[in-house]
Amino acid sequence: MPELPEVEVVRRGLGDHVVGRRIETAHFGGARVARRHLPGPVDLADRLTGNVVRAADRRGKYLWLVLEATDGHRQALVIHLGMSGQLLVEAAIAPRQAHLHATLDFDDDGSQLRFVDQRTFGGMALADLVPDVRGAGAGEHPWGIPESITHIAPDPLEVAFDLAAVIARLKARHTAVKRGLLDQQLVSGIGNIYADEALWRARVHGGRAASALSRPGLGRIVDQAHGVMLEALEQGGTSFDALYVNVNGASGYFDRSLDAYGRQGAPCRRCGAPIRREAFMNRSSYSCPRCQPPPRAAGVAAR
DNA sequence: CGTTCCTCCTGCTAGC
DNA sequence: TGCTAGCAGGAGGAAC
Repeated sequence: MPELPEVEVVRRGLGDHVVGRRIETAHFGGARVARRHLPGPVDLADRLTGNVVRAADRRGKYLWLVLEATDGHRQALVIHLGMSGQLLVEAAIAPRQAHLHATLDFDDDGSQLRFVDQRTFGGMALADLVPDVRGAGAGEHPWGIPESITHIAPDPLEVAFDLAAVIARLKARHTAVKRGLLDQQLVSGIGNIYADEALWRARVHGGRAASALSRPGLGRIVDQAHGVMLEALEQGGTSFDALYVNVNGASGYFDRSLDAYGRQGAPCRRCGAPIRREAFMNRSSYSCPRCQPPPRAAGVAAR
């Protein structure tokens, strides 16, 4: 489940159903799901046993469980859902899904945590927790940040989020503004859907050179990304099908509120012009041809 | 160094 | 009906 709102929905579900429980056994069905854990899936499962889940935390699209061993040592189980990953809380006797890659069982013999991922672009790994140098003092990540994701920038929902810094870095980019929005090392959490929605709200074509936009203009785009992700979160996230669900298997319904993404040919809700679809960065971009005029050198910055 | 491109997978849909 | 090309909410690492 890709972008920030959907991942946050999952994080909250983990907070409700997994935090406070002690892992009794873990199983990883294959090396691929644990490929970021270099010692391999068996080692990963062994190391999880006996840990208590203290918290479920998130930055951008990365999730992690703060694990505490009996000796008090804490580590993070970092989870990325990739394009099609799901975390589901289910009874251990529930039928096994076709792409079930990992299970965590707890010593209370209650529900089981499952990682299901059709494409296995997602995965899990253990990481040390290090102080969050960017957001220190905000009290947001009291146990720190996984060392393996220190390259990921704060997301717009974090107290540590520094809008002025993001604007400055965007301004310095020699690239299209949409590429900047999608760069998780610049601002995290935004993916293809919410980038298009933010650009539509800001009335900017994503192919425009970031450096050619004004600082206030860049700020408006990032603010719109923040706003649209917050609204989506209130509605449980965006889901077009059963692939994107919360830990209980339920879909969000922000897809009804999308203004640009996936609306090719449908009338712009502002001006009525048919929404256009363009190839961009080997994927699709949706925008209003009238509200979001492309840069004059059409094709240069856009492709 | 910064920026762009390719690749990892499976499944569904549109078009022949 | 059956096949295949194309596309899908991501991101790291190779290639320029």
